[in-house]
Amino acid sequence: MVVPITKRRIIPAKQDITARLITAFKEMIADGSVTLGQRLPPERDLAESFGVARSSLRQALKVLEIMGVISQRVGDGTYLNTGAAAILGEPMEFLILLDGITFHELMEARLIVEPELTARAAERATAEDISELRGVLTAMEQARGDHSRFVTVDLLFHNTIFRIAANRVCGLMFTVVHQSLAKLMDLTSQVVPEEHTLALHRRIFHAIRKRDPEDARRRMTEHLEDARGLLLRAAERQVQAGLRNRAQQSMRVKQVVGR
Amino acid sequence: MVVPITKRRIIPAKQDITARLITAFKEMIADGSVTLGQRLPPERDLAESFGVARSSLRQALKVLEIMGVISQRVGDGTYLNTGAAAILGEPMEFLILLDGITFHELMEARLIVEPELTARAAERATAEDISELRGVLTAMEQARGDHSRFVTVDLLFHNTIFRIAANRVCGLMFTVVHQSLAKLMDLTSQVVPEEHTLALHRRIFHAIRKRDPEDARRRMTEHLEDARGLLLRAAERQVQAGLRNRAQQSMRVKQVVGR
DNA sequence: TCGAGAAATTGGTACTGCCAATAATATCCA
DNA sequence: TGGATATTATTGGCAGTACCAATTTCTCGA
Repeated sequence: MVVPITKRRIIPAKQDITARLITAFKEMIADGSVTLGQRLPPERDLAESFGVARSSLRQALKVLEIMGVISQRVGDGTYLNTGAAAILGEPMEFLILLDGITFHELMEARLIVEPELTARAAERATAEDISELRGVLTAMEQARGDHSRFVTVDLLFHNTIFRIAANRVCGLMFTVVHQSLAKLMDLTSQVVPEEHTLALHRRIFHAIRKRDPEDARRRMTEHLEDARGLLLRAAERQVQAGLRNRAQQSMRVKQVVGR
Repeated sequence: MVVPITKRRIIPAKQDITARLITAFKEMIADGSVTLGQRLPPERDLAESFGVARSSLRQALKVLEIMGVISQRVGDGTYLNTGAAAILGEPMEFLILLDGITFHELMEARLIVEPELTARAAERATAEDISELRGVLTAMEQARGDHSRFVTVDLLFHNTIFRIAANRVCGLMFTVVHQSLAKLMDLTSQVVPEEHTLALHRRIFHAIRKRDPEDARRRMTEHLEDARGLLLRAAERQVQAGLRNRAQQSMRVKQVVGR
């Protein structure tokens, strides 16, 4: 289960060595030299096979690790990650910081995309999809009272719809948006009206079950606009209460409400 | 124009030093210690102020550079980038490679989001927006014959609509999708029916000018479905002709048509 | 056969030295 | 004096070494 150490030529270019190494890795992934979940050769061997110093190779590997492409564990080795969902997370955080993207814009992005995706889910849902979604809904009902779990299953509900909609690009992107929202404001600490949220989710589910795209779109819009209001009020409460918290926290909340 | 070198404490945590340094950078950006376009202190000074070795600091800086957050120039210094549009580019490439995302999915993502964004643009367009968009359309007319320029202005048209739609999250994401498509297949080498493309763009423009969201949505859908067909046929031709090219190229094309 | 300890493996960090590109400064010449 | 040129300082790029710590693998004894 080890990649054979073949002599590789790093792309001759006018970029710095890190960028060239990353390009080389992309080609290794592209041509199947490494497959998902596979363990890569140790750093020392890789460095030798690429003909660069270990310190240089480490820079490239570190970039890939922070981006979420690989995982490194001391004493064990380097692995090519399977679930690539987290890859956009770190860059997205910088985007939010640098461009000053606000809660409003993230939420509006959801309102633009998720209703359309929900409509497609209603068009494409198979019987298995429906029952899976029903299962998530049931799990959500059982999670009542367990706050953190309720929020988790809530997210799962949306992600399941994304999967049913069968467009991984949009699905991935809005997983990132959800993560960004979660980081912007600590959702798990919020009080959610569980019965109310459940009712809205049930309506979405029924629309998908009826294979009614237009109703599904409308119901998701309804749900998101409701959620936007809830979160906004929660954020304002957080500002009131959060003045005692550390600077970073209050900064974040200010950014949430700002604009 | 230099950041004062103040002693900074990197977050004490159980992460490796690179991740902690990156977190520290995020906080510097968040609290305004560094502003866009600003030059950071030299690596040697930064390393000292963070209390880490220069090699460790370099790893963190290199991550930020590859992600597009900063730019480094030998003999000059390190600068915090302004336009953050390129930040998602590199991670997206890995996502495409690792998840095996295809041309079809990218194009479908455009069909999901862009019509909705175009409708919003039609709702929100100011008089200045309209005249700007008219300018882009004129530029596209003048670019007839100049292939590479025509494609560039074409992209600008779509990006202008995104800007008018006033949702940077969606705008950024679909700039990334466009870039990914461009990387997946070399668009500039394709033959586009310029008059045909122009006609479709004019219809979109007129819908926006009339402030007619529904028509704008329909026209953009029409344009994208048309473009999908064109690109698909072009990709097939590329497969025919590209067998003589280098392995990577043909691999990419196979991936384009694959699925 | 199994468990404990030793050894090897592997990533994590620091430090040093030198190179090359660039910018800033000084110098020289017209 | 002014502009071109040479010099110097600054700064990032790369390599190499040494050592540490976590983990796995091997070995040997009960």
